[in-house]
Amino acid sequence: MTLLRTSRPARADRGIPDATVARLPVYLGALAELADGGRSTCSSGELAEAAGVNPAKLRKDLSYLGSYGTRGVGYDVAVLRHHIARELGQTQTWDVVIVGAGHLGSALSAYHGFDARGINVAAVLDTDPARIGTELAGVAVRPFDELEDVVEEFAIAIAVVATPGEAAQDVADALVAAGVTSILNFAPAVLQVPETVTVRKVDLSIELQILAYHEQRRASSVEAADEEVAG
Amino acid sequence: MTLLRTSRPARADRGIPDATVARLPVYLGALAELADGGRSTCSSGELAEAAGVNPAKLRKDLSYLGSYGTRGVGYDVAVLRHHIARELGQTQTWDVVIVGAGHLGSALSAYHGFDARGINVAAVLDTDPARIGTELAGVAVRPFDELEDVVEEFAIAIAVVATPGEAAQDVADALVAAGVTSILNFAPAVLQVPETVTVRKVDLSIELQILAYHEQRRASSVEAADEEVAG
DNA sequence: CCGATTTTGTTAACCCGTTCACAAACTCGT
DNA sequence: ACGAGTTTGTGAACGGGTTAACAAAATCGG
Repeated sequence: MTLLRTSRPARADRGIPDATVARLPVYLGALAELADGGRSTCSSGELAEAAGVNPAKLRKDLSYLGSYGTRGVGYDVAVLRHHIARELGQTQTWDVVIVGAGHLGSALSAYHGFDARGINVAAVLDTDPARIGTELAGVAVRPFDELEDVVEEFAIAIAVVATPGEAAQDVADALVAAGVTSILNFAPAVLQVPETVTVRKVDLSIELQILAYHEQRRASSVEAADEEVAG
Repeated sequence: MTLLRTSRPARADRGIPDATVARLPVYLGALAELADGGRSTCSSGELAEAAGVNPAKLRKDLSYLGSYGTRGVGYDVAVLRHHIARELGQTQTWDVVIVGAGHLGSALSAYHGFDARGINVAAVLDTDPARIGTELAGVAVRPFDELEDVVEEFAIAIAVVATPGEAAQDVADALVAAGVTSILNFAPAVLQVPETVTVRKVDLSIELQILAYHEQRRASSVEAADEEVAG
């Protein structure tokens, strides 16, 4: 049984590598800037520089979408934007629900740039009576109990968890029960969900700890170099 | 010139793979939970489950730090915490400066869990006169002009950029000039910095767009399956 | 003290992603 | 029409990260 793989049909199932998917939004942003700057076409080199990646990587990424460039010329900015946007599902608007109206939930609901990218904050939920009824960026904070209604009302597939870590798993369970299939988790907790649900995690303190590691390393390597010179 | 690599000495330069570094804080969190639960030892299997990773991967990650487990027994929770914390530089407190006192800056300065992880928000800066002087989670918002003073005063190495995208590059330039060597960037912009500076980027709308892609894919594969059944 | 059992640490195979390098395909000037 | 110059798309080599599998080292019961 060296190579069976019965579950995965082949390669032609339109599956774009995760690493590529994560970069497509960056390319889209860079293209938007170019378009604002009046450019109608661009080369892979220019776009790669604007996006901060290697040109070969950029071309390989784009090749997963199809052949939308012209050899000797480059890419048509508008055409490429369209195809990337379509691949990312931006031809439609995605209504999302944010759970947790604390500082982070407030920041997220006020975040500009969602609109331009096909994301609409349809509702913000919280359990704290003091927060319910207040308004965040034009959206009223509703009781967490109304989750199922909200999900049904807006046909919501994507939810954002911005609660304390202790509450996160219960919230996730409720989200899954209500029919949500994608979760963006900001709480410092590892969420257990069925395989059918996609979870992405962003932990602010983890990001800072990674930077602290690099600083730590920098400092100790300087020390080591000093010792070497001294010895 | 197939393999020169004169700049990188060898392997023994204590370099832990990036992917591993990114998971160490997760293990640290899981260990904290176990300790709170009264556990004094644990196996790689238990810890891996709590952290949401493969046990083999966990052991491999820990092996980069040294041999701190006992075969047939497992790991001492306290000992392991200590070693991971030390590797991440948590034996000291890192003062950080947050640039941008908008919604996101507010959320970050109020974020609990920094303290427990050796991160201290030493200052928050902004250019908006309306925000300067206000207080965020016990820290006064100071004028952006005072950046150099702040960096010197607290010996700051790590900064957080929480400004609009347009301002981000200028802020980054100022940070680098002031001597900051690690930047956590929340602005939707690709920052150009010298090689000596480490940058990590978190873009909230990109994360949501990745989820939208998965939803898009799910939806279209359901369609395809329906057609297959119908055809 | 010894064999059975548990669990770590590590080797080696595998897989995904990155990068190089180049042929194919286009434009432009003559 | 053709050659010189560009730029894409991709095959192939490379490198790092993940995972399985196993030997080494500890505990425990008798």
